[in-house]
Amino acid sequence: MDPKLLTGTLEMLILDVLARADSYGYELAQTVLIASGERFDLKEGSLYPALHRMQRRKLLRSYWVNTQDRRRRKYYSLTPKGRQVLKTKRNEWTQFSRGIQGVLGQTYVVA
Amino acid sequence: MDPKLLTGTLEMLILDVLARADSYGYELAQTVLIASGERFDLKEGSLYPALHRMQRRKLLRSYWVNTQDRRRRKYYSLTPKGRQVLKTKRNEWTQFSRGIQGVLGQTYVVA
DNA sequence: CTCTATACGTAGACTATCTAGGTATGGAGT
DNA sequence: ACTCCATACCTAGATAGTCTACGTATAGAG
Repeated sequence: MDPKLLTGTLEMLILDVLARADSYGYELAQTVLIASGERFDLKEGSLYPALHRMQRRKLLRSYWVNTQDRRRRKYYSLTPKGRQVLKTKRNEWTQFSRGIQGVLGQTYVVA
Repeated sequence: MDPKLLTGTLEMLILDVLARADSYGYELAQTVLIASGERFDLKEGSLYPALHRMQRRKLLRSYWVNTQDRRRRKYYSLTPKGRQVLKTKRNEWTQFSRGIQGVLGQTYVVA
């Protein structure tokens, strides 16, 4: 699948997953992978920068957690602003996909 | 609506409109505007470069048409390759939106 | 001892969008 | 006449978000 499609929706997905439960980068990628039906394999090079800029924009908060096996995880949780932005982005997504359906929905034969 | 959402779908929309009938830039933008329910207002700075690169990639052919009132229009038509790519992109879009629905489809309360 | 999974991160390349500007014609309103 | 808007094309440069590829480190399996 063309990775460019994810542009603009990655943040919504992150916000959405975090709205259900706090999570950390690695787990978040797995959650999205499974929930998307193996369709979205979030790359570290997009995921981590996204988390960082979202924190800069105050959509997320983070805290470190040490596991028993001496691994460290950086958990993220939604801020009130993050919750607000999620709502906005979900609405935008609905509008967007309706727009696409409107254009593609015309009857014709592809080939 | 966040313009980043359009990334990766603009070419599909262009191909789709042209699959029904040849068209030119200005008209194409209007067609998409109306078909999308006023949601997608394609900007010249994205539309024309997109048409040019799609022609470079042999997805489109173009020909000039002079109207009675001395205006010139650059019509575009799909090549066989363009038709093929449209099919691919429509499939990708289906997979993509299923992926999104899979992630968003979880039951929870936004706020 | 190596390989995989877990877990974080960044640098640089690439690409596609946008804003803002340019050229030109025709018609409507003042 | 003059201005403004619609029609119709175009490009330069800014911006931004994705990717690949790399680096660090721990734990467990074979």
